Amino acid sequence: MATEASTAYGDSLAFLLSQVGARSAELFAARVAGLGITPRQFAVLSHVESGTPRTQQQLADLLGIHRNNMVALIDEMEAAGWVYRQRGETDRRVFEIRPTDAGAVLVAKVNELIPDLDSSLTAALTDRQREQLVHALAVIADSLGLARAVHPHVASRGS
Amino acid sequence: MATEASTAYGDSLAFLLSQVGARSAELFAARVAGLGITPRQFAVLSHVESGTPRTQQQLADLLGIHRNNMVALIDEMEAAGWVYRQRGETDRRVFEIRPTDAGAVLVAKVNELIPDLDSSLTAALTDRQREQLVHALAVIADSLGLARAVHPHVASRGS
DNA sequence: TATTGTTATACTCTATAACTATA
DNA sequence: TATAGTTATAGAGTATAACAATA
Repeated sequence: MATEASTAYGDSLAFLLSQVGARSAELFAARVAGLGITPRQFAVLSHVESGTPRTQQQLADLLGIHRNNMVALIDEMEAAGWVYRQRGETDRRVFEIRPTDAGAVLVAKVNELIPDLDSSLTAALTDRQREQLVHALAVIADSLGLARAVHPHVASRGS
Repeated sequence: MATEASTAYGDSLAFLLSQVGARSAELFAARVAGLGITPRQFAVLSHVESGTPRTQQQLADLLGIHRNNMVALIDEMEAAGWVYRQRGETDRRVFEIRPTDAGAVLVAKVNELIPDLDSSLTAALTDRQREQLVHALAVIADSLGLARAVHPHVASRGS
């Protein structure tokens, strides 16, 4: 349980951020696991469900996942009945990934879970503290060049 | 580059936290990589250097790494000349892990790097915003039961 | 019998390269 | 020739089980 430790980095903002962030990701993964979906699958499904149709390559670029790894991802999600492949009409090389009704329902279910997770994370904060926290994080995310809805943990490295 | 996206979870605090946290961890890893050490190695070395001698099993418990995986970790660090094994005098089963002079110097070097990393993360914030951010994160870390200096990303799962 | 350190094996995840079909 | 999707292979990281030495 780490009764004490007296390490210097324990006071670091970078450490606090990555520590709380990692736990935050774990909690999210644990909650959506109950719905049978992984964070990475949800990231893909969420993009597919909201917006114009995306090809596998576009999804790969968008999420920072290599297109090679996108294949198995889409395979799983197609087998789960959340999406289906549809040949591009103008470019017959591509597959446009579209959500099924079940996929859209699942996205809605996950999105309903998120406010509750956010609340549990900030249960010990005042409303004002929470607002300031969100704002500060958004500012940092911008300054780091982090795109909205693109998560480094979901991504691999190659484009 | 994710020109847009319009996903619902992009507004989530949990998402922001894990996104910024993951990048934060990446930046830390990138900086210490210049000194030839990984975050996990640094976590071990930092504990070994500051405080009473630790056995491999104690370090494993402390950091949430399985003792099986601690063997290779200590091997690497011993080969790098940062620590050395010393048989326990009272309990001859254990190895007490002690820092070499080079190990202590390396910890100091890494610790010198951290304030600069923290500053770069909060460059877009006012001093007051930064203080409030650190405080809010510390409150959340406490409420989540996160021990100081024990990082979920460093840990495996088994004890 | 339990615990510490160790080793070996399997499994997961990802990185790299190569193949096909279309453009 | 270049691109989208696919497949195969290898490598890192980790989980599991079993072993020797010591308690």
